[in-house]
Amino acid sequence: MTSSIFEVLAEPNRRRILDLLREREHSVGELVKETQLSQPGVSKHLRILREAGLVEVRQKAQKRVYHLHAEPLVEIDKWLEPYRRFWSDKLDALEKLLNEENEEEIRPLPQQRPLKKKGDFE
Amino acid sequence: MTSSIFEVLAEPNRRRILDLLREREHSVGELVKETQLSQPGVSKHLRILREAGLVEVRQKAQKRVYHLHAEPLVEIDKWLEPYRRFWSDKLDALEKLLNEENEEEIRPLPQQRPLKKKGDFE
DNA sequence: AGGTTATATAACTGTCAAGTTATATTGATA
DNA sequence: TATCAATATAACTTGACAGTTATATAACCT
Repeated sequence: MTSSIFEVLAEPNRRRILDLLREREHSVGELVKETQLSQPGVSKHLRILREAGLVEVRQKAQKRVYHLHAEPLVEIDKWLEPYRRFWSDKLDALEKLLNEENEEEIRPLPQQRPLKKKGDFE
Repeated sequence: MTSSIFEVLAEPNRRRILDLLREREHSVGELVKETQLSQPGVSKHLRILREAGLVEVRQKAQKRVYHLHAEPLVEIDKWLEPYRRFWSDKLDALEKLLNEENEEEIRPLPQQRPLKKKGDFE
């Protein structure tokens, strides 16, 4: 039901909506215009974003105005943290070296032939 | 076929595999032991991770040893970048203020009653 | 009250992803 | 060479999700 923040961000339209809300708040109707989606489609995504705590709503006359609440993105940032030290190529090389200290023989990886599929014959 | 980095990371088992590879390289068999998955299940995830450039393989006897290649995660970090300024509560409040300058009347949001569903009667 | 506007939800549909089992491929070894 | 060990792929099944249309809800306006 309520999905992980990673799953929420996996959907491109949702990232698009967040990007739009980063600039300024938008009503549902405005978001419909900015996306390729139907109105219910947008509302569905907004619900998921709301349940993830990434957006908040205000009512303004008949409209519902959504704005960004970026705080849950901190979780992504935290997950990323221990990976940061691997990013530089130089550090990569160092890692590699440390890993390979305990290794024996290393052979080049041969290209694997595709398996025989259903329709294949020879 | 090849999925976005966000989709790749949306799958919990794949994040788990990356976490394991962050500590040290692992053979497929080792990863099978560390996860709840069948061997083909692990291989399938490894293929997706490979196609995303997040892991690399070496052959060692019959084994295939996978190691982390974290570089593609930079894309996530970059995506996150423009959101960082929203994280602090203080900045949030400032944003809010700026947004609300152009607003008129603001009313509290009433709780919406659930719609009538198929099986409902009165 | 009745009509209009704006949005949320229900119900349905089709696609795809993730898991499985069975099998092919490849390297090592007896 | 026959067998074992390790892994990748094929084929299949299932469930979840994203999209749709139709409709309910709610606020505004006359």
